[in-house]
Amino acid sequence: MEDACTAMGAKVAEWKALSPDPLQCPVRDLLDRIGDRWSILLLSMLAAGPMRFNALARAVPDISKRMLSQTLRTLETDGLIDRMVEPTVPPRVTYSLTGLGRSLMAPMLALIIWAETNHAAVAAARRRMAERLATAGEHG
Amino acid sequence: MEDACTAMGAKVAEWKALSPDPLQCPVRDLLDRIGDRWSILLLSMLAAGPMRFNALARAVPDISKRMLSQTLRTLETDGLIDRMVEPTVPPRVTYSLTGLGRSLMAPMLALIIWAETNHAAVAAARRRMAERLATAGEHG
DNA sequence: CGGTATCCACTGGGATACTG
DNA sequence: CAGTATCCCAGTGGATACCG
Repeated sequence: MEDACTAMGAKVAEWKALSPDPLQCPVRDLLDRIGDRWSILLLSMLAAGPMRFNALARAVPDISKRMLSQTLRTLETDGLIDRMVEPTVPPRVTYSLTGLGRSLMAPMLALIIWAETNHAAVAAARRRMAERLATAGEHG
Repeated sequence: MEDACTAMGAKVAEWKALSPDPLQCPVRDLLDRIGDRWSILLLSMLAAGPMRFNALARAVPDISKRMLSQTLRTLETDGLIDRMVEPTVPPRVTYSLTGLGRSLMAPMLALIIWAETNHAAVAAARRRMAERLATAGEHG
């Protein structure tokens, strides 16, 4: 895992060498898109298979219809999900991952597994910091 | 790569089975932290090695001192970076990745490589969508 | 069912000025 | 150099009501 760190360092050096303007790198673009509150969650829900609008709403209970609709449209625009409409009454709209969207699952899963694995360590670090601040405050 | 998708589906199913409340899963917690505008960028800058405050500020020209300081403190609180102060005059403060922070580089690098690889495909999807909307508008 | 439209509150984050 | 304090604005996103 340590050499991923080295590789990352090399990547950053590469960016600096290549790009005169570090502001429009593809990574920032990606993060602006899927770094929001809902995108990753919705994509992961669709990993298991296609789902309809209200099924997604039920699976993610704290998303509003507004944000659900908006986030799905963004994901569709970016080519990560497909939106299939069956013009019945009532309408039936099904969302599913595209090939591009599926290809994102591998790196996303890596991140999720990291989060699950190191969740406790992060929580412990937060507790330590809280204690340190409390102690510093006592004799400050 | 397709089986990462299957694995993700399984993960989600696992969450649903385990957790009565999907709202406090570690993944959401992680995203709330590093899903912001600056965290991933700063972490990747530190991958190459320790850096001082103003060096980071120069490396990420569009971050304000306020956000730099604030983001660094959050990352420190979460145990992802170390903050070492040399009490000289003027002060010299050096930031570096912790072991936990370095362990995050692997999944982060995977995501960055995906972004670089599929950047063009996303841009193409956006263009297609823009065209579709324009065409629909013409005879709407 | 699958959305839009409108209104509004909260907060992320920039600008600026000041401090040790 | 390495921050903190204050102010303020723009955008994110929730609540609600309505529509095809």
